[in-house]
Amino acid sequence: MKRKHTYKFPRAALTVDCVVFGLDAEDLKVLLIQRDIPPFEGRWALPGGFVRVDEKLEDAAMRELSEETGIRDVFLEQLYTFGAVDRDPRERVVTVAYYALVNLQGHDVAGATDARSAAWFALDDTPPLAFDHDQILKTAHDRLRGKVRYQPIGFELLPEKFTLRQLQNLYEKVLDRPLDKRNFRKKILGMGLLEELDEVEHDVAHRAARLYRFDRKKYERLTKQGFNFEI
Amino acid sequence: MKRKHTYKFPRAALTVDCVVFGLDAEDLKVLLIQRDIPPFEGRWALPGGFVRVDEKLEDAAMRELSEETGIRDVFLEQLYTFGAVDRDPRERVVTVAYYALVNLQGHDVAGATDARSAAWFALDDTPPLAFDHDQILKTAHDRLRGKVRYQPIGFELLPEKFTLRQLQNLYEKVLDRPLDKRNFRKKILGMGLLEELDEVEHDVAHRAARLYRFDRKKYERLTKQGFNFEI
DNA sequence: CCAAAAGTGTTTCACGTACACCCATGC
DNA sequence: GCATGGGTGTACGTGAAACACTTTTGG
Repeated sequence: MKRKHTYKFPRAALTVDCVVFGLDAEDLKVLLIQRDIPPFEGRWALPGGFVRVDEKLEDAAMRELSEETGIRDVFLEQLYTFGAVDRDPRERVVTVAYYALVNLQGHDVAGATDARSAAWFALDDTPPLAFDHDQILKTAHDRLRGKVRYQPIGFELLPEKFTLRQLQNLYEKVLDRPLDKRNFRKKILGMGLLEELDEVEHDVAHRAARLYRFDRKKYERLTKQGFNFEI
Repeated sequence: MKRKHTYKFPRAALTVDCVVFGLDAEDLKVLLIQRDIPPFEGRWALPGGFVRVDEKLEDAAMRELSEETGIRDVFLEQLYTFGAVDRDPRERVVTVAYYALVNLQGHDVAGATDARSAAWFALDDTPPLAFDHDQILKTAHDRLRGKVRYQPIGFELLPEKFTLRQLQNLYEKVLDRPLDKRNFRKKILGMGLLEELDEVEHDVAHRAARLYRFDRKKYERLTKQGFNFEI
């Protein structure tokens, strides 16, 4: 039996929730888990759970992500804190939402490594979610769309080595508009942040494209000198 | 004596803190209050306090702001949630930080209407703050500097009717760099978001400048059509 | 040899930037 | 009439946008 914990005033419970984005050849996707307990039993929801009292928020988000989906070592950033009084039917629960970007080429698209069923959904084809998770997902999508243009976070969605076509495809999917190939290449190469590798892609039924790698060190150096990334 | 509230697992306390920015003729300022109880008794801190269990986060921030500084009906937006385990020496406290923008021409610069001493400090001349409030203040300042360029939130720092010189001064203070007068006017007037009034400023020892008003309705209409504000 | 995607430059136009003088007003 | 800030236009350069063909490779 657990110890009891008593306070002078009632306290909200504190949780974290994670919006995990991934990109495959067709779509921008989000990772959802199916709830196996009430409330909203059987419904799809964002991975997440309670914050321990001796654990910082980001650690809690990482831990829940790892426990529920098997995902670890990914880009994770705080999104927003949702605190509507009735967002959880049981009691007052405030949730700190995070969003994560993972490389879908690496991880298995079919599902995650955990007991609960987890699956990737195209962003424009998600089922109705538990709690206020639809709202959280929309907030995360808006944030991603806004942020990808002026911070080099898009690379988190690609494997370490990627082609310019993959990179352009990423921006087209996230921004939801077509980009001009020549202008895109001119701009992105003009920034000098991509390392051109002596390597090409494999197993394609046409001319193989050259591979590049994002030079994070150089980006950080330039940023200190006032450089601003922008697509 | 209060009722006791008991939970199966220990819970963090939840607070809100507000970074209130104001602009006067000289500087960008922040509103601080002096703590009259431990911990950090006597130190300056951001206004803030505990979230009630039946109150949403933004309401809590508004309420604390009003109680501690007399300020109400201002622009208020969530900033970030700070959850380091030892940020409060007493126990685990997670705080949802907000930032507010107020028009200093209206409010009294000397202080606020409350019992506790409150005062405006120039941003580059703040005392060491309680808890992790220096970090929160820095985060808020960074957010303001970033956001003012592509969202028309700067107007919240000015009175309803303002001169173009005041507006330019605002951007120069927030962005911390000089702007060219003619280019600034060309750009801001070119957006067509300022309503030119048949009125000029008063009590100046030189030619009086024309007054303008920000046309929020028009901004919202244009935004829906894909317009992007940018300075 | 055909299908598929890789890779490559130039022109045009809009916008950002740099820059200096006359005007209106209060004292 | 003088001091103070208000108000105005143009020239130049940079960067965004539009646009089509040749090359390489696998099958």
